[in-house]
Amino acid sequence: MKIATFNINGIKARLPALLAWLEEGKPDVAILQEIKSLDETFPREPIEDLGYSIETHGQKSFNGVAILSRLPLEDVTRGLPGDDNDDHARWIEATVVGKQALRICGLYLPNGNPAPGPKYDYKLAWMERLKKRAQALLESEEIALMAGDFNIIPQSEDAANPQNWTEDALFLPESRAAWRRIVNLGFTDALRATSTAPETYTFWDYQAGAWERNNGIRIDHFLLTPQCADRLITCEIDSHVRGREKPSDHVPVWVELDL
DNA sequence: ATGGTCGACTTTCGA
Repeated sequence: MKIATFNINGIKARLPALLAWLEEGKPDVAILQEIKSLDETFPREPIEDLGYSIETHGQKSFNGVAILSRLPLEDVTRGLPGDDNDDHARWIEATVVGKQALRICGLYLPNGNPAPGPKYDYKLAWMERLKKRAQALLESEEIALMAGDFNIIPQSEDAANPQNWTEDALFLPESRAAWRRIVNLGFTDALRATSTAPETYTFWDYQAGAWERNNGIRIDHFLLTPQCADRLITCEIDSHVRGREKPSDHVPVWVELDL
């Protein structure tokens, strides 16, 4: 089973690029971030025509996540538990019903800039809530994964120019420590577990020719429970998508699981 | 050395 995550940076602007990539990559499941769309204005038909069912958790203008699947989805839930006052659409879960059930959590973790400040406080508080959900996921002993735009550069090798990011919420020591506290509960970083490539970036800024200079960072991740990691075959990044017409600033990352 | 790009949706914010 092939499962992908892709921060599309606006479904309206990205629909042609998304359809082309779905037809080419044929993921069984695609987890999307930054749909920047209300549920009712999400362009369902052209995606459904490719054989996908769609579950969205959207809001006006910003954020928004979705799961596309060619296999049936069950038990869909929306919103990260732990704060009833949080109205950002950043979390969606569903169970993919194949030969074996796979629980999928799609997330768009807060950017957190500028740091310090209220946006950074929100990021760290959100990560504390994420850790609680992650712990529960492990305790369930399900075949499960969390994937999406984590807005975290885990280590220096995950940035072409780490010195550019030392003051940034994506790379501050406190951000990376919060990431490690989650991973160290018992998750496998799928890209790190399978890739030997030296430059494994998933985001290149639109500004200052970042793509042309390969000034990238790795911030889109797959975290697998042990039961899921036992099924991991490969994890790859579709970097070439960044060089196409009207690209997102992120590219798809995908795993192949023996399921 | 410095300024630079998108998307959504309005005059400006978020990334």
